[in-house]
Amino acid sequence: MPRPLRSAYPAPHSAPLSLMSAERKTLEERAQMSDLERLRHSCAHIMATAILRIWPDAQFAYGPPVENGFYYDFDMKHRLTPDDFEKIEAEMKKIAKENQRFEKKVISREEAIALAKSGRLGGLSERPGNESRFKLDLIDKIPAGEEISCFQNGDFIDLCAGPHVGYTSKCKNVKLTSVSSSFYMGDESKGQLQRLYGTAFESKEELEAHFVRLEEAKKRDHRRLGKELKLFHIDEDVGQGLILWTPNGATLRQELQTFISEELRKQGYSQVFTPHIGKLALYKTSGHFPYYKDAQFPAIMEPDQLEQIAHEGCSCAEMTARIDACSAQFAAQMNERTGREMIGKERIMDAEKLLDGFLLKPMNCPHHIKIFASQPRSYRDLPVRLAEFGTVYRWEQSGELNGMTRVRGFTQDDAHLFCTEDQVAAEVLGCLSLVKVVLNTLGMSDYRVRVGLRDPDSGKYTGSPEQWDRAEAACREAAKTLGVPFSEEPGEAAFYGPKIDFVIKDVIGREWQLGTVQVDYQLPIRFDLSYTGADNKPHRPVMIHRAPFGSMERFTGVLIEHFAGHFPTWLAPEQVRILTISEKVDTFANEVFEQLKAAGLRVTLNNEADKIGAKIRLAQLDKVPYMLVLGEKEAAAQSVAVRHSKKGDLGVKPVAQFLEEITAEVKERRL
RNA sequence: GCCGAAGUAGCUCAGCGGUAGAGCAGCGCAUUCGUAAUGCGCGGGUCGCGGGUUCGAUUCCCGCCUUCGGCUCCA
Repeated sequence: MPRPLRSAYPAPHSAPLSLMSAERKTLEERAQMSDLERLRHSCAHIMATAILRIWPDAQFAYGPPVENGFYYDFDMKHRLTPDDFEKIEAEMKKIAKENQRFEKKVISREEAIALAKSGRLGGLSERPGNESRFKLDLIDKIPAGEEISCFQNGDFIDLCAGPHVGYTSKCKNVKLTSVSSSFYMGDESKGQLQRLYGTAFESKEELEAHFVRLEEAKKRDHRRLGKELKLFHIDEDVGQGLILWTPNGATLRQELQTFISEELRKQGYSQVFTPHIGKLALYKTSGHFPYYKDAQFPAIMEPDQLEQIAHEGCSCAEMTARIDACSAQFAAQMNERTGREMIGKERIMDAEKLLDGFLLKPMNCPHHIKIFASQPRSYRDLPVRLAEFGTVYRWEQSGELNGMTRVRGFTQDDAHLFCTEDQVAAEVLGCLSLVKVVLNTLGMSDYRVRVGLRDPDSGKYTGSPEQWDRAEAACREAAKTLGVPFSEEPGEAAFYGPKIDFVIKDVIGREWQLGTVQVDYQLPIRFDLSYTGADNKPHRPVMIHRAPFGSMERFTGVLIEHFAGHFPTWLAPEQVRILTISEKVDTFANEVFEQLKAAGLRVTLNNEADKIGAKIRLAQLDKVPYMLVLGEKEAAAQSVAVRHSKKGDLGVKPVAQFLEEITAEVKERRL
């Protein structure tokens, strides 16, 4: 059960540098704040000061610096809207002008609690009846023996470990960016706070440059380019998070799939096809149902059964229970195989009461496992490498959906490798080299590798420690051969085995988790897989899940932004556009058009009555890599004037020469 | 799912109690032109959906849907 393909990528306001994670930052870690972070953190205090001057009842929680600025979480009666920004910013500028000093004071726990009780912490003055409730909680979380300090600027005193800039005058170049809601401690049950985001820089120029960068990022947003270049469409009537690949996008995807398929063939994979649905029992065996039920489309019931339960007047809750349940025999089998209570007594039900149905497949592994199990396997057959562009469906929360990068139906460039324990290391290596080929071909050289290991203190992992040691060593060794930086992260393994994730950085510095390779000891047990060894005895194979792209949807989304829509010729939906200067060259233009088409190029002809400047402009906007300008001069010389969308005018060449050059460029998948 | 914002022509957006407007795109005609916009003309909208208030609603109110920014989640 891979946990592939979709882990979060940082949004524009990415995770705060502290406090969101379960572990608190140590004082030493805090002291390492960069100058810019320090500045931004001070801005958060100034923002709080400004808010309090306008709304004195506000109660503050956290105000950390984040990747692109800072925020402060707080609760107050007034609901902020962007209309309030101007007022708050004006007050912040005033505070900067007042040039207040940031003063640190170390206080005792008792003093801290007393200040918080009086409403003084995170306030401009004592506020009877309005105690600093979040600060009280924060004080409570500070480990005994750790220094407790507060920072004061002007009248504002806040519980804070610092560090800060010296004076508020440093914080002039600041801008509020957005307001949203958040949960206290990221915990839904702890109530909702307002979160106000801002950004700040040392100089005015840097601040302005930041907003220019944001504009640039907007221009390469895959949702915008997807529309402009007609790559994909999402239609309300089809459903949220369901991608319709329009012809241009489909061409792009097809090229990517062809590319991957070629590499798979080289590496000894077999491609398979499997259906989009599978019986519930399959997912009970794999363990994904009902464990991940909330993230799946509901089961599809068989018509006869549906009619019967309707006839019986079965309640919804009852029906759900009957769908979720397993027979005693099934439970006993599974619990024995896995050596633990995988299926508890509460899920066991009489066989005749059980309801079966189908599930839109949330992952491809069970189907591939069944292909592996469909015939007896010998150690001589291993490794068996089954690959499929398999479409899966997951019920993502509506608020999570985002263009192509977070969707409800997506196609994984999935594969499952079944091998012997001894082969794991070599197979992991093979998977990594495939990912590397893919990323290199696409010019994504800026990536890091994350090796997820088990947390030795946690009991959630299955399998023997010896197995884990071997698998982790294999992953570590494999990662070393990549020649790129990698980090080992204990506790980041899936419960069934260690994994290696590729986190790529796009041109504007955002990180995306795409490809993944995961070693799995668990599913072979659950499905009771075996092969015959050289000793003529049954052995348990090891499974490797891997997906170099992650999903076609997400990868394409990232690729659109990576190239800002300017795809390399081999990927470009339209590779060449012929532009005629006048009707007089129509015949020649048609000849060239037919010639390029016959060579397998994706070429179009614009022989409308427009001026050449207008035709070039349109082709540029459509980001067509090659424009061939044809006039009477070219027709006479059987040549083409080549213009490249990024490199500009490349001069006049004989048709045959252009054809040869572009064919080679496409064949070699040049960037 | 939660908080907030937004949905007007294919796209980008204006209008905001008296049943709609621009630019681009599209279509037609003229122009035959040398590296990012030739001119003129025409068509196109149950103003996201459903209710309510009103003599009258795109405009005000309520509900829903979708999108966006966050939160939470991601086998």
